[in-house]
Amino acid sequence: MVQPILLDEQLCFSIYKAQKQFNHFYAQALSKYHLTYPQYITLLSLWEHGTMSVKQVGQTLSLDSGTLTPLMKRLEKDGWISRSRSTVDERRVDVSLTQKAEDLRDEIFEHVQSCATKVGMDLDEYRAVKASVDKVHEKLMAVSDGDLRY
Amino acid sequence: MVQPILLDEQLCFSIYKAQKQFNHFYAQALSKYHLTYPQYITLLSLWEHGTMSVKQVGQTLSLDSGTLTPLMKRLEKDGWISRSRSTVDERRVDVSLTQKAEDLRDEIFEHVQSCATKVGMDLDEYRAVKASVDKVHEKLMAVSDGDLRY
DNA sequence: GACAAGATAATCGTGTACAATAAAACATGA
DNA sequence: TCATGTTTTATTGTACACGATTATCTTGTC
Repeated sequence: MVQPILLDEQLCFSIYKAQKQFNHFYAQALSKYHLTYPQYITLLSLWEHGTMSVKQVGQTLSLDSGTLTPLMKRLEKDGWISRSRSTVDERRVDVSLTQKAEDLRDEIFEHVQSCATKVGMDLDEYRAVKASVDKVHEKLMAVSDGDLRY
Repeated sequence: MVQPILLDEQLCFSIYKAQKQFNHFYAQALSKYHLTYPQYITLLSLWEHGTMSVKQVGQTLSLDSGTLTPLMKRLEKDGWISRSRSTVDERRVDVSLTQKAEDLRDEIFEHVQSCATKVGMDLDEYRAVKASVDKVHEKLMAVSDGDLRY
């Protein structure tokens, strides 16, 4: 006899819902800049590392070009980034921040921080949760390299 | 001076990546049944509660009809569920499981469980992570009811 | 220098996700 | 009755997310 698997007792479902709620949180926090969460973390990566190829951005975000290309085009249309073929290696498309993105960096940081403060999480608790989620992520990565399909 | 916000130190990003990895895990685990993770949790909800309206399923999964209607149509096409207008209240569409879905329930449960075992998480640890993620979710819900947009 | 092998981005197809709107059906009070 | 407001589902439009394929470019290797 197999026990029923209750949705509300599953970690995957908790993370699924938390991720959606984070999306909603950032949708509100970033609405004045007309940025989505994936667009925001793309900018975060560029603010952190400077000009990079699409491939490199993808590695920092665990996203492939099928996701990034249209997302980048929207960011370019809205004046956050510029894209250009590398002259060194013409397979590469280098992505760099515009002056607008540089100028708004600190303002956006501060605004997001002020919104995050309202969530009211203790810093030690924050780090503890993050560490345990990271551990789950690592275990999932390890097992997904194998074959679960029979 | 504003400190740079490092992506790898952010809980939202950890949860974002963990959610994607869970998706990948279930994509492999469920590939022999041609089910995606959202389709699977839809079936889980129906296995748990029995026939429900689209609205009710949405409440158990935190999804709206814009997501569920096309998803349900695919589940119906693949023979997992049947959809029919309620005779009591003709605004409602009741969703019920087919014989195939009932028959495969225990087999799918067992198969998913066997895959989950390979992740190798301690039960106490599993519950601890889940509890802390749930707490984050609750805090995000609370703050998102307010207004973060100024 | 030609050619095979590998790298890189773009494109396409499928499947979520959600906001906004529309449409239909029910409930209620005047 | 019937007008009004509410509930419920469907539809539309925008934006990810990823697998598979394609096109182009670079780098050996001979």
